[in-house]
Amino acid sequence: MDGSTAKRVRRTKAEQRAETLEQILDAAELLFSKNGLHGVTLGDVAAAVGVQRTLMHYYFADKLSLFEAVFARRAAITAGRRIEALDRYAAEAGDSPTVAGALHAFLDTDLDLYIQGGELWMNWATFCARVSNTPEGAVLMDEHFDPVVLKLVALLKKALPEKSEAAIFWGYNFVTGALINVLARSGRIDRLSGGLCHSDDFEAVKKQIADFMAAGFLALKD
Amino acid sequence: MDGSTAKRVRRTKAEQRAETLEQILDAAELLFSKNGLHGVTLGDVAAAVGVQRTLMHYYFADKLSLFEAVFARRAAITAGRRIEALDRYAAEAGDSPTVAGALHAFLDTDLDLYIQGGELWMNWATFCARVSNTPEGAVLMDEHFDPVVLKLVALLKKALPEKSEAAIFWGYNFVTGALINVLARSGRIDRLSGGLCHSDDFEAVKKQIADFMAAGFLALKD
DNA sequence: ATTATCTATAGATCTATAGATAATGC
DNA sequence: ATTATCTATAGATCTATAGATAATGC
Repeated sequence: MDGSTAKRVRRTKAEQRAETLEQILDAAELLFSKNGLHGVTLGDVAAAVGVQRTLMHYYFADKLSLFEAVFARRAAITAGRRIEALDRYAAEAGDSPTVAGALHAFLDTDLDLYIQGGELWMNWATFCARVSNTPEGAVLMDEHFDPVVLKLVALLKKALPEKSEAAIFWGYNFVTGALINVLARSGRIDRLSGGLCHSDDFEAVKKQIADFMAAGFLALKD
Repeated sequence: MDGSTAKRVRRTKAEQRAETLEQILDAAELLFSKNGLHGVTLGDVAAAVGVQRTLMHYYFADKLSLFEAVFARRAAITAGRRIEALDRYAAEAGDSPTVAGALHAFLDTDLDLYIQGGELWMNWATFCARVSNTPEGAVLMDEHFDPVVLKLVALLKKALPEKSEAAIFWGYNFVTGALINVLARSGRIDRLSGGLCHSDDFEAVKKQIADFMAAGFLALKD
């Protein structure tokens, strides 16, 4: 019940399994977020965890399965939160939703999760951003986030009945690009701004992004 | 002087060298744009060109050198065009540049090049977008495009004297994210919109993006 | 006489599997 | 008695180099 000095006070096998699995996923998440699927080997992940590389195959059939597991572990949580936030806003706004209201629900809910979730959630966000435009990542984005996006687009259409559907989808494409670029945390904005902005400062982003994009939508042609 | 049927009417060695080099760069550009640095082997590139894989090492020291050469081949051209366009607009606008004017010079000049440049230029744009948030790509982005971005930001500051410098850099971060996402041509917008939008339709993007972003800048806090 | 391309191959690395060992579980 | 981890290893692939061959260049 204390285990103060003991380095390896292991509990049940189920616990040990869960613990190792989590360590593998955490390590893979960080490595994939920096170097992508092909830039990481199973040996890299094993070394980061401190186990034999062959243990990777005990838990995952192959590298792509590990990659998909990293994505799936947190995707449902953020997708669910955003669906909820959009539904809540839709109910609240009734017949007259605004673009800004819909975007705050869509964007701020996501950023809040990373702000509050700590380093591991930030790593996952960066992993998502990093792989979103790869063949393997695009499939996962479609699979996990299409319902969220379509719910947002439905609200935007209601808020902007005079704009064409295509124009609204292009606007969404700009929004998601901006968000992905934020989540990617490449460090470019830090260098360009001479230290005025920090890639990790999602609070500063949250302060601006939804209203910035909302103004853009109102300026769409069509 | 005719060489109608001959499959290999080779000219001087300099010509042959230039021709092979170009084929290698074209093939690498397309492959890297889809799979990134680590997702492509020198054998893949050689196979696409139809030569022995060892020929890659005759022309390039290693894979990273090839990668950098693909980036550099076209980077100076688009950077130069955009610098020119921004300088021209700055001269024309004098003391009162507008955000929209600066963004049209920055964004439309780039999109025009890909629209007019054909498939190979489109591939390069997608390559840039694909690798912009990788460790290897970020270095190249900084190296080749910082002067262009800083020129844009200088114009934006002049157009928006009441906004903080940090706010303007965040706005730029949203703009570049949207542009990168467009250039990446992941096909996601095609699927989401049920075919209303096409990833390759840069004309449609050009019609919207600069004014969309300009409206966003005017809505920035600070 | 020089240069573009190919053949042959060494050495490193990576994925994946089979089977052994060392823990926990009744 | 089952399960987590490790050892050993096969097979595939990849980078990189040395040296041979086949073109162009004076």
